[in-house]
Amino acid sequence: MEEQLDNERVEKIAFVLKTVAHPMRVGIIDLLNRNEKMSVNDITVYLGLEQSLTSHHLANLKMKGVLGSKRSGKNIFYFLKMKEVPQIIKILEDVKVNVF
Amino acid sequence: MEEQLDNERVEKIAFVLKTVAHPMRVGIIDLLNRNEKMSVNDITVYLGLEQSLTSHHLANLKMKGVLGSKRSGKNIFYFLKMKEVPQIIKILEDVKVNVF
DNA sequence: TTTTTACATGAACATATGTTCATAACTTTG
DNA sequence: CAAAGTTATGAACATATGTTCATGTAAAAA
Repeated sequence: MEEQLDNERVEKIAFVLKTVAHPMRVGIIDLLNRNEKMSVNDITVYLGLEQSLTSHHLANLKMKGVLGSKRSGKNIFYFLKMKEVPQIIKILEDVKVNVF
Repeated sequence: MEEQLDNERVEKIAFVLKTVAHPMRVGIIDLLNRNEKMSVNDITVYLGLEQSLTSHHLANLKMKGVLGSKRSGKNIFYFLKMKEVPQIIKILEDVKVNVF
């Protein structure tokens, strides 16, 4: 039998889930899971969003440790850093729910 | 190579993540993952919470399809319904993050 | 060195979420 | 049937979150 999760672990788990729990951010992570790295503009265009909004979400994901970024000329490329996150998405790929 | 997630899937994935993404709810799910079923009071005491607050979170998790419930005498027992959810928690068990 | 391209940032706002408190509903027991 | 035990519910409130808009900053190109 495994041990019960202590408070700190529960907090950390909830923290990561909260960071990812948004359609745009799930979409971004899915993209970066198939592409190694992408520029802000690539992501923006690919998901059909607004530049500023994309930046906000990317900054969020980076700040919380899910993504990393690296400048290359005019572009800034984002990439996955927290390897657990795409695994989570994978598990939920075929989940059956009734969204309201 | 796997296919890109369509909008509907992304929405559903985010929906489930959002439902779980709270320390109390992660704690509840962890409890129900080791106990099959528990009464509201058991959960309340075990996690050291308030009755009303526990009820609200349980109702939330049930409404979204993560938990189920069944009355037995004075008690109402809750149990896990969405099997993917504990798997997600398992993946994040040892995740390393700096919560702010 | 001005212009253009690419991205970041902050304020303002609307909406969603979490918690508390008071009370209601249901079940068993006396 | 009244009382006690168990859970649900709704209003009110505080806080967090997501989005837009305007503007700032950095690199490359003209």
